[in-house]
Amino acid sequence: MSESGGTRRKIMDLAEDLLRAHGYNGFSYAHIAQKLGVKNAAIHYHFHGKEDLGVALLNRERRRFQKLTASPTLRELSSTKKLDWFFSIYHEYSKGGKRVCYIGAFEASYADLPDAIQIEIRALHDEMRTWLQGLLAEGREENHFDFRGEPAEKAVLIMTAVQGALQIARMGSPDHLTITIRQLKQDLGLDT
Amino acid sequence: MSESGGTRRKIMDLAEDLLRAHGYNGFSYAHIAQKLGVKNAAIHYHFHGKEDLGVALLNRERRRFQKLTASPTLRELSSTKKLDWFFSIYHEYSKGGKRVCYIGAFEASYADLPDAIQIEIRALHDEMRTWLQGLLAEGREENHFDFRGEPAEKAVLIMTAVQGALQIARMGSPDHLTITIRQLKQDLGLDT
DNA sequence: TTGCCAACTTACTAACTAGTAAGTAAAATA
DNA sequence: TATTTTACTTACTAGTTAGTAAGTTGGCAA
Repeated sequence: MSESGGTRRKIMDLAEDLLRAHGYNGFSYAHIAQKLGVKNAAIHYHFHGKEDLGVALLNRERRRFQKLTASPTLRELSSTKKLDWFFSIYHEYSKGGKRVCYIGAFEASYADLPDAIQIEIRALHDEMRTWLQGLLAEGREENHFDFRGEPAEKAVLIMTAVQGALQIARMGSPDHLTITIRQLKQDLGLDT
Repeated sequence: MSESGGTRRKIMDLAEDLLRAHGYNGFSYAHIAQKLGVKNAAIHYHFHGKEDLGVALLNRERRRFQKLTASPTLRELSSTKKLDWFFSIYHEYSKGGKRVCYIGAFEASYADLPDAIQIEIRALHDEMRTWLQGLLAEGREENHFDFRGEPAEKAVLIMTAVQGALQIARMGSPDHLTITIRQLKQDLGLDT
């Protein structure tokens, strides 16, 4: 098979889409297999169990975020532009069909998830929040942002708000994400 | 059976707890039946299908909120106290074990839910957001709140933030809810 | 050319899902 | 007292879940 590495990636891409659309409890190996045109057991060949697939997905997302935030292109941007980039991640999730972020997709049944998955989710969230906190501190230092409270606490609020907004945006009011982001920017002293 | 009306309520109470702990896809009639000490089919006697149970739960929650916000006790409170009451709802959800709000419990698989449930969720969310918007307008009018932007947009942000915070609080950092609420209050010009 | 190996398929299992149909015992009603 | 209704239980179905074991195929290396 010349598509040796290809199938694994295709499984992950399909699983990511299903996961964000239906939640971790809302999709099965059968769904992936059917869409991919292979049999159920083929998925098990590449990912022993659903847990392994979940960990692989979260790990890939984490590496994506690390790579992007480390890239010179992004690092050279102003605080304001960096923030816009951060929010654009969530706009991407939302548009083109009612998807939520990884954290939201897993959260409905968090306590029921295997330890390995819980650890990955926490890691992804911590890394994003920490990066955001750094950005807020930097932006205030440079007088680009004007906000009340500490960067650490403001970062928590922004993380919770965008996650909640993605979910609420699925209820047929997609502008709830836009409004949330607009209000968040206003509370950072940015005119929109 | 002298417990005629009692069983129905017990089913709803148990289902509410399971729903908020595991999500709509994460609990079954079998779980309720086992905890209640009855058979599977007994639940079907009281609620024909899972959809009916879901609608009944959401409807009860909606009536609870309507009743509380209409009560003279609450209406007489200051804007600041009313806001504290609103936030206390989420503190209640969170404490005593990792529960989320109704909206968050259903959101993971929103698109897969029956229409009747989607409609109830939207109604609950709209009613809460509208009440909150009124409170923000009233509080600003009376100079209790000092915030940037419009009450309608601020209400959206607060709704998305507390919902997201409940979910993130389950990842082992319960103070994320406390921090979110503290920052929200700070952004309303309230010292905490 | 032989044998190995990656990438599958076929065929299965045990557990769980929502849901149904028929029967039963006790209480309310006529 | 007879009958109906309420609140169930027993026993079942058809579908889905994650997962496994054994067999198949086509390409590559020795």
